[in-house]
Amino acid sequence: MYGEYEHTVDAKGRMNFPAKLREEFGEHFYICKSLTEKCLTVYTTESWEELKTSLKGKPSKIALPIERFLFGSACEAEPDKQGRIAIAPALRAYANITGEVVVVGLVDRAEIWDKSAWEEYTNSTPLEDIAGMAEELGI
Amino acid sequence: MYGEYEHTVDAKGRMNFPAKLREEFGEHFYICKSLTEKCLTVYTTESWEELKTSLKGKPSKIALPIERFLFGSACEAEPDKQGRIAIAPALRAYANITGEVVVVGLVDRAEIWDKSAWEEYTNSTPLEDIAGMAEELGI
DNA sequence: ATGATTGTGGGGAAAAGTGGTGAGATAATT
DNA sequence: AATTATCTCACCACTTTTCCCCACAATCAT
Repeated sequence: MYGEYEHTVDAKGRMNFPAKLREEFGEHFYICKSLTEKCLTVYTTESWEELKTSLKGKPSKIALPIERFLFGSACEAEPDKQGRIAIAPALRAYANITGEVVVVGLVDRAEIWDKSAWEEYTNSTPLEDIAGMAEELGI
Repeated sequence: MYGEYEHTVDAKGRMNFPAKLREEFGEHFYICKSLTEKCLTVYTTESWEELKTSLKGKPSKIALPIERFLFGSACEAEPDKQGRIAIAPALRAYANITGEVVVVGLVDRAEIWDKSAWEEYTNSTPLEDIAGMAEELGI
């Protein structure tokens, strides 16, 4: 689903996963390091399976490093009764997640950013650049 | 649909969505940041789906920034019994929406502007420029 | 003028989010 | 092996926010 949601990670490493996104992601989903930015990617069960199958049968020279990176870091997330999930320390460290967090909904995926990293990203990506790319795609 | 409609955003972040436009947009539509100006774009369900499909399968280097910009900011709008919609804080912040708002109908889309931003835009866009562009298109 | 439709404000119920406490399990120390 | 300490997890309770409904004001059409 869509939208930008701010939450906090408490002392126990728990963070709320927004209710709007829980409707899409259900009671069981996967989190791992993002390949593109210092943030975390949240996969639905379906998109996770797609990811696995798209790596199957690929030459190990390419597939293995990706598998190590993605699967090696992955953790399963199951919201508790309050809608909170626990994020593995290694993942928190990768994305520099300390206190405040931004969850970004991207249709079939989501991203979890440290708030200051997200602000830095949005500020350092000029609107004109994005508009230009969109034009290339005919949007 | 067409036309320019003035409304106010109340203390709870709600604003009326004009009845004339509701006929076109129905009970369910999408709002996100505009790629071209500091305003918000309203998509019908159909144009929103088109947007999603036009991004599918594109290289992530181009698609991801756009997805983060558009989907990350998007919110679903469902008018209540009074015809009002809620606009997410991040969207209000982007378009500098505080009190008075102008909704501009653009056939299959609409735009939501802060009133003063809209006035500034219309004043800073000389008629001759628009007429020139129209001529280029043979209108 | 009168009724219907549209737009605005406010209050209350329900849900979402956050912090804290206690029980069970695991590990450690004697 | 038993007791203690620590850690993790699930549950509970409070606070805040969101959503939904009702009532009033304004505008439009007949």
